[in-house]
Amino acid sequence: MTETFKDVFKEKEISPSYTRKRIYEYLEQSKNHPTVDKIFKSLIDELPTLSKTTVYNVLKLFIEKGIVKMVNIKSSEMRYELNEYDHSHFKCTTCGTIYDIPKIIPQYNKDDISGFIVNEEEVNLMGVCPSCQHNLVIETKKEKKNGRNKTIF
Amino acid sequence: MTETFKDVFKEKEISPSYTRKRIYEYLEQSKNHPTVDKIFKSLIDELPTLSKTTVYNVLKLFIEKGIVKMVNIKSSEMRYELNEYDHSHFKCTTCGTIYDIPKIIPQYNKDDISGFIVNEEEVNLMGVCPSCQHNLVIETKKEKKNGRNKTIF
DNA sequence: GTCCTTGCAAAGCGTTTGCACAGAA
DNA sequence: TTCTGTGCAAACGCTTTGCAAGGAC
Repeated sequence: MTETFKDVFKEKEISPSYTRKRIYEYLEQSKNHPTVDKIFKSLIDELPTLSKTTVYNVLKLFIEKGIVKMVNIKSSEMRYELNEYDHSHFKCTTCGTIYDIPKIIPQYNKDDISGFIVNEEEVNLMGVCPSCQHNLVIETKKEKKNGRNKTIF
Repeated sequence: MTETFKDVFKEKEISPSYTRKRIYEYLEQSKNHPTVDKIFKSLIDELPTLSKTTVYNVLKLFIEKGIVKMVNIKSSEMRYELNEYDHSHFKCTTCGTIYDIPKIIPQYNKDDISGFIVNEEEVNLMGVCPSCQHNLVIETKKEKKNGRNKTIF
């Protein structure tokens, strides 16, 4: 379960360069579906010569080897996560954060898509996360105090 | 049910320019979730002065008025569709075509996402469409004929 | 030596912005 | 006249490509 990067890299035949190790470990700790830019900015202090090209190269390799997955929910920029366990996603439409939630298995009538071969199923929920609800309540209170009036939704 | 663009535009207070009419009608006929480029290329013969900016402008207006929705399944480019009836999507990973399929309503335990407000649910299926399965079979037959051997998947 | 990893610089591509012209009201 | 729709040109942001330098083996 708690595999180190060494085990994973060995199993997938990825030569363990320091840059690859750090990008892998960053994905492992920060469970926030980072963008390339986020990964780059988070590691540039530690790896001063790092370039975005390298981040792209390493992620591409990880995806080919099956240890990383792209995440793309209603957005133009790609996000990345370790391909560890199956789960679904909740995207907060206020702050843009993507949360992992327990896997939702869609139920549907096979006859509706007869002739189609299904290899992958994806369920995404969109809405407002607890943190943003909290901020909205504070905003609303402020506005009431200022004489305005506004419901949360 | 079969509303004309006139009814829709009147209801949504969209002034019915010819360009808007044609973009709306294109979305209405071609149920293929077109990209901006697809729309542009499809209408440029008929509207020789059309620009992509205008396509973007019109789609942005339609989205604000709620008559068009963006579709974005595992891709960097946006696709568009009329916001007519609720449905789910199947994306063919071979040819990239997105098919409308009957709405799949995800079933999940509310306790799993307690504290989160869900405003939208999305189910996407990915796989191989009938047309691409057909082509793969033909390809495989050709390859067998040529002495090679390759399974479909 | 060869192979692989890295990274600069440039290009590519979809999208947005600034602005100006023309036609409608 | 003012407002609105359109569209050129440029900018922008994310991603990919070409290629070369440096290090590993």
